[in-house]
Amino acid sequence: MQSRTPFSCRSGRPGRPRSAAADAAILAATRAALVELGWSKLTLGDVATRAGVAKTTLYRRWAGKNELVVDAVAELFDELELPDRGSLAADIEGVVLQFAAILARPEAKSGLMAVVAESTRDDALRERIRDSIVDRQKRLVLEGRARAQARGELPQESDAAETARTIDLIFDVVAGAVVHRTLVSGRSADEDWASGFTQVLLQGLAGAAGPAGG
Amino acid sequence: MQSRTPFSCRSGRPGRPRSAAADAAILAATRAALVELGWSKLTLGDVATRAGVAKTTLYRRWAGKNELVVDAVAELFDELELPDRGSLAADIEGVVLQFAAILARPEAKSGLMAVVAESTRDDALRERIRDSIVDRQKRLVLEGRARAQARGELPQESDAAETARTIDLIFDVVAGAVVHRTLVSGRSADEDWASGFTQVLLQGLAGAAGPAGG
DNA sequence: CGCTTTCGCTACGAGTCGTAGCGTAATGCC
DNA sequence: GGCATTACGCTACGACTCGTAGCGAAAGCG
Repeated sequence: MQSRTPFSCRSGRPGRPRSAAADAAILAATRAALVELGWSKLTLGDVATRAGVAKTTLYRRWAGKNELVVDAVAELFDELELPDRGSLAADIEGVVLQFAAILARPEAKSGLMAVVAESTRDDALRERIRDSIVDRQKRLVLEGRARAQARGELPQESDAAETARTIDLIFDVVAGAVVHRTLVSGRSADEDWASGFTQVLLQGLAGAAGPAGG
Repeated sequence: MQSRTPFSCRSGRPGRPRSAAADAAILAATRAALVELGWSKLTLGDVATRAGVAKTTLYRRWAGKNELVVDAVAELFDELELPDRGSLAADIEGVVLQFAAILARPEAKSGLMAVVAESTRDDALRERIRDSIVDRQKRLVLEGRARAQARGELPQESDAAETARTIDLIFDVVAGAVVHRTLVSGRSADEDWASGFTQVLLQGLAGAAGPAGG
């Protein structure tokens, strides 16, 4: 896990150090501005005012709006944890509900999709999103899978490449379905929905473990 | 199916009619600008110049950037068709590949997610997206389902509410997975991926048709 | 104490926004 | 054909945001 400070900031450097409090205030102000204004009407000048710092300070730490919002939204995913619920089905539901809880927040809704849209034209931004958000989600899927294998609910696979492909598929299905349900269909991914989804996914995984060639 | 002209435009109205050619030129210019500049750097002035119309003309027809891009992207989905491939599995793969083909275009990538992000704070915009894009995708899912029932691959369900829930779930899973694969994971949803996904989904549907209470 | 870096502040040119005003072009109705 | 009505191209405008530069002061470290 890497520290998410904007630019690398070695401790042994001379001079006045950057204020960590300013970092926190700026990111909190960014989230507040996302809630009130949304992505398109969010301006860096406004964020600076809310955070009580000068606009120039903001530009010294972040390259632009995209990077700032990625970091601000990424902090929401720090709370992602996967309690062991005892069975694969319960763990999948847990992952889905965790995703849904974060995506229910307005600052996540408007911020996350906007930076993803921007990342289609900016490889560095996509990598930043992957490191600070996507991989953190994916970790839950990997953890749930490891537990299920330990319980004997899933077979220990030997083919590493095939395993990676399956993990990627599952992750895209889980995260994609929750995002689509929440943002596009505009309905909450509540417990009922998570239950139905888990049923389908679990049944799907049970059969598709072995042969893959068409 | 509704006509997608910006504002309602009755034929029996006096005065000079709006140029349909201008509409087409503006939407094409919008897509071209999306490809070259992306969402955030796209300006209405630039679009007007590309289309060969005055900026004021553009503002007379669309309320803003959001609405314009929705219409421009929606035209990409006009080509959505679902050829009967003879089996449910093949039809699902067909839907997935159709979605993937459209999302592979840069104008769809950057434009679609951006307006979805904006729609989280604008109910009218969400409705516009639903009418001109989402429902058009959903139609394919409904069509595939109807065919499968005609073939006897899926049971004829009687509970309308339960059926609607299932349809919604399937749609969120299919569309969400393709979108997430393409935009977030950043990999193409090619035939191999579609094959694996179809296998999982089909297996999942086979079991989850009956009981849903948990 | 000196060196270094950050910080707050002000100011700036450049660019975009969305609108208003005007004269002209294109249609329907009489 | 003449008239009313609407769309169009063009120009100009104030307001706003952008990202940067320059300055003096503050806060660390040796």
